[in-house]
Amino acid sequence: MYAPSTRPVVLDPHGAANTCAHCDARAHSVCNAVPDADIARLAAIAVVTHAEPGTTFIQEGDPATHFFNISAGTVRMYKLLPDGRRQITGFAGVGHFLGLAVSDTYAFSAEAIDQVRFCKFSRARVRTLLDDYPAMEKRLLAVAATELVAAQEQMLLLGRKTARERLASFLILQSRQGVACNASRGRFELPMSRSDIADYLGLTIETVSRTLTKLRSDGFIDIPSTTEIAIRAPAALENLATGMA
Amino acid sequence: MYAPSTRPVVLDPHGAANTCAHCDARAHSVCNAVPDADIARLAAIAVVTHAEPGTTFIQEGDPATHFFNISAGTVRMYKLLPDGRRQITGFAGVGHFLGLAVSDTYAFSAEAIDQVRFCKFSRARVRTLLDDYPAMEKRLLAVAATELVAAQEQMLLLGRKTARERLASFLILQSRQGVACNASRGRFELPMSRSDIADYLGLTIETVSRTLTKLRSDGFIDIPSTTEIAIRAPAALENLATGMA
DNA sequence: CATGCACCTTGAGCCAGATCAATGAGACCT
DNA sequence: AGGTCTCATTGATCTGGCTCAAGGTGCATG
Repeated sequence: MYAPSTRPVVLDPHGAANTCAHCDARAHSVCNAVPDADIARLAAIAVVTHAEPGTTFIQEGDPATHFFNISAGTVRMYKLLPDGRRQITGFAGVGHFLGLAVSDTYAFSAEAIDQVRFCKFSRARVRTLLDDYPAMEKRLLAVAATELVAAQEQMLLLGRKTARERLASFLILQSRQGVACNASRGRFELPMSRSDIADYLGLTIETVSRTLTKLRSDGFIDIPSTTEIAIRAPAALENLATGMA
Repeated sequence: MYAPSTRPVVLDPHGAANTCAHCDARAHSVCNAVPDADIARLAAIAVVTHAEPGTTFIQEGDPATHFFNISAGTVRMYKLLPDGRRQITGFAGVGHFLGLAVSDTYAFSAEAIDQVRFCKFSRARVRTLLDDYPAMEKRLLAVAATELVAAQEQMLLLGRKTARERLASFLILQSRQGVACNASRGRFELPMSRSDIADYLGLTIETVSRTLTKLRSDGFIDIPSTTEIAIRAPAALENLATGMA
């Protein structure tokens, strides 16, 4: 069973009534805007789906038919140039909402990094739902605004920061997002590969690897394993991230 | 009268009833979501303001008290690093809406490039207005989604494109935005300086200048004056912008 | 427990774009 | 008309991160 699947597996094509009521991700997501009493309406249009590592479940340029809400795992969103150069525009974890766009095609692709579970919602159905739940619309606006701020921060990183500053910024961001999941202070998992990190930070794999090694030898971080990081000097790393070093 | 003004000039502190009804920018902006009959309500909370070239009217980190709608001129939005490195995150023209953020402080600064006119709206008042005009909320969501897509495109540019590709992409974008304003086909004004272009594209002034010169000598563009560009070979430039050259 | 494979690290040399340094071209003033 | 100021162009040199090239490492498989 190791042949790469090209299609995500649909587990629950018609949505059990309590799909949403018991969803772990609901507390962190836009779905929260729908009150308990009406949660069945949301569940009715949700299609719970799994995606194996490496599976592309949103393809840039395809007709934008659905919204997505991640309930487990981590996703990479990216854009490609015709010659294959890739820019990862963000990583989406539990509770993250994907597919906001006015255009009728997706503006980016999305792939499962690890084992991913998500809910699919038909755009047309969500639109009618939104009319009844203005709170959800407000929530979506808040999500979009938050993402916009993050995107502007990333532009600053990509346009003006050095490799060292980029890695410092990235590690701080990841440590904040991972903090809820992991016990030991300042230590966290990196679900993505060096190649993903490079394409997110506008660098090459080699520069990412070299820079991480240097940050370790300079005492800013520990690298217990390839996929784990521990921050030794948070304040110093923070300064590094904003160029104050 | 050449001393730089540090504060924008408020022209119409309490908003004449027909301020919005006759606004040139309304057709291109979110204000359009308020129907004619109710336009006075919008006008009542609008404060029309002018900003001289170079004036900063939004300061990153300041309490986010207002929304802004540009009705004339061009604005640069940017973020700074402590040591002064600047990333311009976008240019805002007529009809552009600024100030979307969940945070209670502005995430970026904004400066008038040329003579700018804009309407200021108190956030608190807009919030109550939004409850009565869900169409306006939808419009805001659409604006945010559009900006998000543009931001992702810019990340691809900053992270993965060469200087030549960046300039080609930038010129195509500017030509599209300027097309409505200017008569002769493929020709348009650049309201911003080389320094602004450099900080928008993650390059230096010198590289911008050299690359523009090279694009001219290669026959892609003409540069009738420092602030004007004419695209000679749109298709070839388009290919260049996406790395297919 | 070797073998293969995918991913990561490290080294050596190179190059696109940065930096440093004049010079040129307008715009406005006296 | 000359002076000054700001911004753009052009040239010479330097360098951070890329490219090319070898290993190293961990894990799954036969």
